[in-house]
Amino acid sequence: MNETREHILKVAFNLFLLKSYKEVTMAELVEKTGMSKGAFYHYFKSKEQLFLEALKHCMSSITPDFSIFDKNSLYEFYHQYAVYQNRILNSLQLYGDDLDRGLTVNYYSLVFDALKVFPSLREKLLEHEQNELKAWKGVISTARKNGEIRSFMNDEQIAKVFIYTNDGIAIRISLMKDCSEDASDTLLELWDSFYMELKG
Amino acid sequence: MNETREHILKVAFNLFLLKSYKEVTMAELVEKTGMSKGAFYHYFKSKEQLFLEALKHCMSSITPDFSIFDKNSLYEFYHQYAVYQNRILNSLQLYGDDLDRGLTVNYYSLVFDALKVFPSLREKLLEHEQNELKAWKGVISTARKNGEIRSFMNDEQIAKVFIYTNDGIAIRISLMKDCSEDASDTLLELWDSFYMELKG
DNA sequence: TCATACATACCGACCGGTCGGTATATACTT
DNA sequence: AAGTATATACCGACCGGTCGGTATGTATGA
Repeated sequence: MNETREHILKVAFNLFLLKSYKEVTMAELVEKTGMSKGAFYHYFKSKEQLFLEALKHCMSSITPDFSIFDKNSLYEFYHQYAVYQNRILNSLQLYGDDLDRGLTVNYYSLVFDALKVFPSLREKLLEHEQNELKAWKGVISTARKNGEIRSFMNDEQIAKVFIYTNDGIAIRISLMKDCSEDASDTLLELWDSFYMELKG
Repeated sequence: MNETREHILKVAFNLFLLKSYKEVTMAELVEKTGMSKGAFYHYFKSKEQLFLEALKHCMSSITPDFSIFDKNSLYEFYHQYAVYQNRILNSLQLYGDDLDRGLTVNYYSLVFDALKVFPSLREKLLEHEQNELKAWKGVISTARKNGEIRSFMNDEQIAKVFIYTNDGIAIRISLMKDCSEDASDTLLELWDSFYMELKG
């Protein structure tokens, strides 16, 4: 819609990925956008409203659309998933000098933070959580029927290994910022390895 | 050492587990401790110093001592690990009314937060990370030699599955606060299941 | 065509309140 | 008396947010 508004939102989105709600001050936001305080409050009711909008933007941009993945092959599914996720991560490119100061993009921090400001977010997260689990279970179930894999683990447990290891790696990227290229590499190596185990 | 000092530290520790550094205010701290501002600054140089001490307390109380676990059996190792971890989690009992307001103990938030205030913490975390990985790899290597497990996955990848799934579950506990008893149950179920897979 | 009227976009000084921190007074212990 | 422990009054910096004002259209009517 409005260009200036979009600009403010974009800058804010990036800031909130780097710092917490409290840490991002209006002064900083005004400085980084190059706009004035008056301009900001012309477009947004409050800092909190801005945070909410930035959050929605984040959630929608980061939530994978499982329907676009190949559901007939577990191998294809998790590879497409990894590629998709990596592409999203790279699209969160950051301009500004904040990167120098040791700050890292941290999706988890943002979510934790947002939960304090908007407790109702928890249900959304739970829902997304269950959708993801269901998608994985479906693919795994099919893969087992197809004979693609055979395993002692049940579908849900296999799904959880995929999902939880993904979190573990994502957290380490946020914590250690030795991200670079090996982000999705590490993930795929681990998943490939686990997949081979499932094939038996 | 000093009783009052210990008391302040304990209250602060619990607060920092629930809220971020910025969110915990001196006023709140003074109120929750039942002490006065003067008393506080008699024992601590600044809020930041308190945070640092609380953080050290947290790190040392939460870092597992791998040497006490049975290293001759992977099965024993991860079971002891889970029990140990569950015991630590339960020891972080929380007094106060903050629980009602939807706040959850969040170790990851604390660490992320601490990294901003004390960037040097990153090396400590990396070191701990490598220690943990080494401990797991050692046990897994032994288990493979003993014939306890046989798997296509290499030692490191197996270790990572254990470690990362643990993170995934821990994060979900923090996020969803449906913690209750199934905390370590979910973990052990998943690990047991994966272990069976490794046995083949 | 040009004066008027009104709306939108934007500015930055300023406000009340809260922050972490300090100065100082007081009570207790030895 | 002197040192320690605790309480209270207070400070300046900074916070999110407001407000009066300006610059720039843009539609209208004579």
